[in-house]
Amino acid sequence: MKISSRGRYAVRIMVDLAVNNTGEYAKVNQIAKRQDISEKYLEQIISVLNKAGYVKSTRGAQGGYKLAKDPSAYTVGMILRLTEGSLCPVACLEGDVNECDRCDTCETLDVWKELGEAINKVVDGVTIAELAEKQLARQNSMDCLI
Amino acid sequence: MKISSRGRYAVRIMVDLAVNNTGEYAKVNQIAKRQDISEKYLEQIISVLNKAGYVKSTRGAQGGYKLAKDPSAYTVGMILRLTEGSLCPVACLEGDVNECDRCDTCETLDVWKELGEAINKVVDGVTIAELAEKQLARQNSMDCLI
DNA sequence: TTAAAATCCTATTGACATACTGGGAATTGT
DNA sequence: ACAATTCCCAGTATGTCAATAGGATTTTAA
Repeated sequence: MKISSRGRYAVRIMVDLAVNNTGEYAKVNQIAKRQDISEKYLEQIISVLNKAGYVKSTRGAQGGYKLAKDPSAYTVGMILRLTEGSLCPVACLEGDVNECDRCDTCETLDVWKELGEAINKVVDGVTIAELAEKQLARQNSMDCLI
Repeated sequence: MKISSRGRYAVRIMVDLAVNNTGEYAKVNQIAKRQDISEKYLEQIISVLNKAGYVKSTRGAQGGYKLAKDPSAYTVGMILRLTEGSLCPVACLEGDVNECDRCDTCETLDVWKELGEAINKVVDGVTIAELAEKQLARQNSMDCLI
């Protein structure tokens, strides 16, 4: 029951792009430095975000990535489902078909269903915009101290 | 973000012991048959429950396992934490020490914290007794149809 | 006392996922 | 042309999961 690095990094990348949005395309090495993630690994993860259309890219010199939409259009749940796969805590609940033949009489299934709903509620209730704002607020308050 | 078979089986084993409690010790091969789990694998899992004191055992002929306490004393969360380890969705939140050095300025940490609390709330809010009752109720309603 | 029935304990295995690293090919701006 | 980029694919080390297997130990009962 852990969220993988891939998923966590993906969220951080999205927030990073939101926070450091200048209108320009951000380069992988910049994001990697800011987020302290290996360039090569970050490249793989952002490529998933790119294929899903969550970020857009341009190649070549002065290329890079930027968010495709407003940060408020992305929930943490969207990012996690993309990079982690389903957040459903058991396979039995996924898809239309029941995996195992015990499902009909499985009392524990109700718990997993409830758990899945609770998880979704949290991750779908937080947007990248909210996280970005929080970071900007902190950065500003830090500036005041100088 | 999946609950492992080990964890799911452990919960089912506890519920099975609650439902089929006759005062006698239940044997591994009986539980295995009822729950459709390999005897050998079940043995390993129930041994963890045993070492934690959730079930008690007697060895030798006529031996077996039974719940150590009333089914209402066990939550699904207890069983899962025992067999799966922490249900905390990220390592950063575990223990007293902060794992990574970004924790101080990590906005995403709040999301994981919220997520962890939501997960705990669900799994700690359901007892083995409740699941066992549910199954008994279903079994009784089935009997009426005969 | 012996045999059978159980739990207990530890080792091994195959499959799979994770978290990377590395080497180029393709594309684009200057 | 050339440098800066993204893009794409391959490989690798490590670990976990889900079992399977074999035998040691303990207890009851014939």
